[in-house]
Amino acid sequence: MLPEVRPVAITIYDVATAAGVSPATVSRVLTGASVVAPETAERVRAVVERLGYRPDRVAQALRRQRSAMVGLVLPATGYPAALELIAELARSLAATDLSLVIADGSPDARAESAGVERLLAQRVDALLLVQTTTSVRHSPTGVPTILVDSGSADGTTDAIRTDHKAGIHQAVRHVVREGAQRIAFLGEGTSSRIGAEQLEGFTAAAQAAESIDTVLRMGPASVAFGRETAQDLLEGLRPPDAFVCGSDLVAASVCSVATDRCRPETGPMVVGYGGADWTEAVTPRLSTIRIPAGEIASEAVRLLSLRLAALGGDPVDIQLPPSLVVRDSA
Amino acid sequence: MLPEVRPVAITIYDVATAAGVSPATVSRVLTGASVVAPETAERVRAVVERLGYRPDRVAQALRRQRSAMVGLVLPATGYPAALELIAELARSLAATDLSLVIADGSPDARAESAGVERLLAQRVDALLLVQTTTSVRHSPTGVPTILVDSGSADGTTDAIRTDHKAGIHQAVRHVVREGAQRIAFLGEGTSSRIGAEQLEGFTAAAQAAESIDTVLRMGPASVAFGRETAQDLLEGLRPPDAFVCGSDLVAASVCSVATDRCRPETGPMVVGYGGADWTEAVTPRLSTIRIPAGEIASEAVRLLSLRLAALGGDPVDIQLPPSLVVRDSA
DNA sequence: GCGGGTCATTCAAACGATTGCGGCGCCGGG
DNA sequence: CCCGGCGCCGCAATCGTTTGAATGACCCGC
Repeated sequence: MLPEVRPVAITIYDVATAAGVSPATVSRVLTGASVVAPETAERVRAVVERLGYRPDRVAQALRRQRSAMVGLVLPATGYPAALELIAELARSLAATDLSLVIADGSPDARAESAGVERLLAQRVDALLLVQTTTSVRHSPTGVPTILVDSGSADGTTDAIRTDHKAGIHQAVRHVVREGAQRIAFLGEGTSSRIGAEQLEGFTAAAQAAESIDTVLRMGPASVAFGRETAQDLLEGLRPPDAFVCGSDLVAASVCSVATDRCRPETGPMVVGYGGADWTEAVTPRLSTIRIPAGEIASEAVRLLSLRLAALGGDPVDIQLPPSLVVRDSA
Repeated sequence: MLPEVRPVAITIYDVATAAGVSPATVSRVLTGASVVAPETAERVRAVVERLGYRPDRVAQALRRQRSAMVGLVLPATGYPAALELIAELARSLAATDLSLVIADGSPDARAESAGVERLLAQRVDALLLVQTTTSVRHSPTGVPTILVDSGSADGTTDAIRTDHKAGIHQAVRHVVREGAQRIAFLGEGTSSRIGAEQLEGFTAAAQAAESIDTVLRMGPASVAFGRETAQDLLEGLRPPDAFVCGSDLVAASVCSVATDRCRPETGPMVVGYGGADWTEAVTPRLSTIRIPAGEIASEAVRLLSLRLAALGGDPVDIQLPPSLVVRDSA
């Protein structure tokens, strides 16, 4: 004989009548909003436990005007550290009893704003926009918004950014220090925000370094692009001796072509971007620029709780430095 | 001069008064629940448009007892195709006007059930449990639940599973066909559901193949485990000539050790598991068993809409076959 | 002319929680 | 003995929407 099925969830009223108090008192016990007599509180808590009562978040959300959800809009494919970011955010938010609602921002700006719209309709308490285009992030949302890796801050919105310029700068400095003479940069170009910043960083770094030769190639962050471009460049008259890439995937692709036609010792240097876990597993172990996804997430959550607590303060613009991970490929 | 700031969202009442009708009529126009006079409907729609009214999902969720959210619980790190699955789910669900709220199931069963609890409190309309332990998935949830890659179905709950047994079986068959004599399996063992199934598949395949020698090593899906185990085995008396691995990461790690000490032509075969995009980029291009994340997602959404529409039907158990991707490493 | 039947619309009661306000009981001081 | 004060609790309104029931206007046929 199965236990009685309760298709309808138990409400605060059930608890109240079972404990012989009013719903108001139950609410006060649970939220601690006001003082209740210790023995009453204990009785209520016992009933809550016995009945397995869980407050209905939806009803709570309607009454207090906050839903305990934060929305995340990101291009799932297209942001290097997407999974790590999601995982870390989910974990940290759970600790604050917040839930994470996600909307895919791929592939275009229309999808992004559709996602934002949906999340706003869901009445999320805050919005995290990763890697979004300018048009989206200038629309007023009415909720605290944090821009993650979405280009330079305009001073009106909180922003957390990885300093991609500095990241590429580090990569270039490193290969130069290691003796590179002719450096190729394989990036996404200005089609994505991250690509644009990387490009900026590369040109700046190239100018800073003296007597360095550079070649730029723009294309999607795909294996095909990496392979073809590397092949093309290596077959050229003056093949580069260092490849700085805008993504780990492209870097690996370059390596796969380069090791085919060069002896490892004298092969070109290759630096990736992102810091994916597999970069350490492959041969050669890929040097890369690591995006600090964990730090981004924890900063975001920290900032979020500030904004949700409505502690004022001017919009901040936090820059997190990516770090160079030197391994075998450079 | 900025436009008037409206910190408080406009409600159905605002629309109603502006259109000279009652809230009920506005609601009926928007939901199409009942017939309204065409000219009235048009008038209402115009006002909705003009005011930019968006129904409050929270209030809707409270009134109709459905939140238009589905919950996803997965071990973000630990499920090979996590990101692809999330992205695909988010996209498909958005098309049905559903939102995806996620909870991390890592690292243990406690975290899993905490996630389930939170999602249930949020009143999600359905639950997707990825890679969950038995204890969690047997707790009654009260909402339609779909088990994804969570072990064998018990016939009481919908399940969508990748046939990991068959996946490993394919891998073994392939390397045998290619002439392997002594096959090593590097998996997670019975600590995770996926590992257990893979192991099962391996032993079955090993028995099916004749005169094949096998060696089993269990450990975490980490670079260190892959490297150390491979090194150990290759230094042994009778090194395996094929490595079947439980994850792409381990496979790549094995390769990195193997290519160091073997000529590529005669080196051991290596097969990974997961089908990550980077497996194609590395050297050697990694042969792998691809988990059909896209298909899993679309099947899940299809099944979900069925269950949400309360069209009955017995619990189903969908098995999706993983596919062998033959590349250079095997 | 009037009852009956549509049809479009409104009324008001939910959904499940929170919270300002007021009431009740009790205690101590004048 | 009375009264002010305080601690604890309940009443009822409220959040924004949906929806069954009621209303009213209108037309038709007898």
